[in-house]
Amino acid sequence: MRDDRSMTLNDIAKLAGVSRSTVSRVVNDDPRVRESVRRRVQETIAQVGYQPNAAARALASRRSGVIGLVVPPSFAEVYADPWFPPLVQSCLDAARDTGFSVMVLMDSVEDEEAVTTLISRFIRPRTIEGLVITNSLQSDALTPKLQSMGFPYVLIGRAVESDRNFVDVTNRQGTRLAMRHLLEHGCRRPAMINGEETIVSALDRRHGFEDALEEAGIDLHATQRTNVDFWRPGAHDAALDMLRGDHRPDCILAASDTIAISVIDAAESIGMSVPEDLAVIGFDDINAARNERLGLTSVKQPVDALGRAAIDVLVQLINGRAQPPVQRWLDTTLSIRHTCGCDPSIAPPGDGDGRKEGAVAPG
Amino acid sequence: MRDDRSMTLNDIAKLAGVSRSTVSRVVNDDPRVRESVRRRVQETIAQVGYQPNAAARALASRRSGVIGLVVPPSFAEVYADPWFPPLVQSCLDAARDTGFSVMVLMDSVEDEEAVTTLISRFIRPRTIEGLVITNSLQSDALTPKLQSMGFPYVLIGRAVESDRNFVDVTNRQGTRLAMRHLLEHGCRRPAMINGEETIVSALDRRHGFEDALEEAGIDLHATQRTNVDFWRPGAHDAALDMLRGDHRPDCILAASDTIAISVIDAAESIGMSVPEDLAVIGFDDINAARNERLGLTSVKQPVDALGRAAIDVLVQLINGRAQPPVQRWLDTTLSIRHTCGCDPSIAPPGDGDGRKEGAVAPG
DNA sequence: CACACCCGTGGGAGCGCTCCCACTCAAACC
DNA sequence: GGTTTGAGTGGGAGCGCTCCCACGGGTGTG
Repeated sequence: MRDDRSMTLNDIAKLAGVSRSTVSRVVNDDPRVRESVRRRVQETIAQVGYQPNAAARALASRRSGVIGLVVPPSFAEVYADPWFPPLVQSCLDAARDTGFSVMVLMDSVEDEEAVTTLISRFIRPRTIEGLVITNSLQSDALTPKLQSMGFPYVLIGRAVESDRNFVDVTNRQGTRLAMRHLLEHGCRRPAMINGEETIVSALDRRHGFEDALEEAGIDLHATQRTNVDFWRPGAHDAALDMLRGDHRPDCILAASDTIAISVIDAAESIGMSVPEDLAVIGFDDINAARNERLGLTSVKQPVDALGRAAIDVLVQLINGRAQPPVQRWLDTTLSIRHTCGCDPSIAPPGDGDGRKEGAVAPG
Repeated sequence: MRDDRSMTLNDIAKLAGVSRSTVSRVVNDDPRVRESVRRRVQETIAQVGYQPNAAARALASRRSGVIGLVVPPSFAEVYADPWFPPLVQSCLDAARDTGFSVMVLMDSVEDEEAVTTLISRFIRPRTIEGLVITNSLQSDALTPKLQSMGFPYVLIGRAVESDRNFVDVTNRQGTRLAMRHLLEHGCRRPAMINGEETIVSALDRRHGFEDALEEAGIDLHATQRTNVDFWRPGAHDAALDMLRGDHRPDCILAASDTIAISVIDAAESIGMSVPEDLAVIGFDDINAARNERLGLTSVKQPVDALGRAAIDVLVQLINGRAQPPVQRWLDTTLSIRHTCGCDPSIAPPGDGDGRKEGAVAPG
């Protein structure tokens, strides 16, 4: 064991010639302290390098200053999704800015037992004050419990139930705009490769696809649609199947950039060229999409804003400054590049704010 | 604000008709409790779903049960390294097994100010009991401070200083074996593409490369070596430069699988075939390496064991069951596949335990 | 001039645990 | 039969904070 005891509030109080309470006020920025006294105390604190004991503070104030971030159990696997790390990072940044620390909880939200463990390990001992849940599945066992406990939480990605707290991006609007854009390019035989529809955002993306087709009066039954994993291999084969089939599509809307890249790969492997023979639009607008050679047109999610919004909502919930359910939507936009058929040096044909990315060389 | 007050030790004591102390003993698995009493208390606890308050516990016991995991500041960027997520995951798993929770600290260890912040936010308030540091750079500003404070920490990846706690893999031995293997394949003009040598493991990998060459009596000055980022693009161009140069190498040892894949890409783009024209060995043995089509021979790191070892060492340090410096080495091995020139269906020519991977189809 | 009032300050009483010491009662010893 | 032992139990005294109430003295009011 290493030496334990360190400075306490009382020690500082004695050193500065004031009471414990006054030091506490200074530490907590309580205005009811004379300026001269405040300075004196602050100097003493700085001199000895005092920092209040977190446990004592948590015990007395009933606030731990820690929030939990639930990430899917197979951290490693999910991190294959290039969209995920920036999200986590923005949550960590935002939490830090609001004075909270973050505990990463690698837990399944589907498994009843894992959920129970999580609750009894972190929530009941009051280790954490709130929870950000990064994966909104339809089979979520955690959220209902939090809901009934009245525990502050926020989902990243909406839930199907209407009474949940969440922040989300307008997935449906995103694919709707993207598909409309493709149609305006003259596409006649649209197809979509979607992620697994156990994930709510995949559902929404499909609906946006369908919205656009309906608006254009296209028969949904004549279009092709298939589901693959968002990030894992599989899209390549799915795309090949489509492209070799009877109703070879002339454009494919992919539910993620990773899928889009596989699609382009597949198309080129059978001698098709993008966008001439096949227009492609992805989703997420990951870095790889911005690669000049690739020039993937993609629906952009405001990932950083999403993380910040989640923390913001959660903190409001924790502080009782907002009444649940709190639901916040962030807009998706279309990042136009080459693969949709646009020459990126000229204005996009769409109506939207599909703006050119800085990464694209100006014409 | 939500309702606060919940069950306490005292409440359980009253319900079970025993004293606070007895309940505490039951909760903490103290043997000095009669079996019948223990059962009664446990039942009461289970009934009301009691969990001890973490803050009170931490305050009284002077132990928070939390350790910090320092990851590089640009979480998102580093996660491009496919080797990193499994490492983090193994740390999280191992910590959970030992009853610790993990707080992810996204902080630079180079920046003096960031280090000060980290110390005053997490260490001095005693929020965390120990620190796992995942990136061992040569310009580390954190470790010296921890060292002089006597604060428990462990580096993943050795430090250049001899008195640090660390766990590491035998990088040098790994590249030495790999290079020797290439030489046994008849390579005459070896080259290496290394990571940035501000990272200690890159240094070690270079030394292993040199060791093998010296053992074989090959003049180091006649070999080519260059440095690129471990994970970011750049290796492609570096490889092209080498392969188009005057002394075109007949084998390249890459310091990461990501680099190795770029190298193979580059070679094939100028009409060379691997392994016939160019033998390649990578490092890390990431999933992509095991891809059958690619069949990348690679130096395998026991990533999972590495994370577990780190937590193990840290916990021993925290509990005073080990005296610093604690240093632990884990072996690297060679995973033989196609790109080194071996037919994976037959035994490798090397002396090592370069064993075939299960992923490789038996001949 | 007595009273109310507010600002700045001090100290008591917790927060819910752990740790230690004291106590009881029974079995084991001389 | 008195004493030692030890297992099992209870309760006091913290851990280092926050929160609340009380207090003193200066200013403002009737």
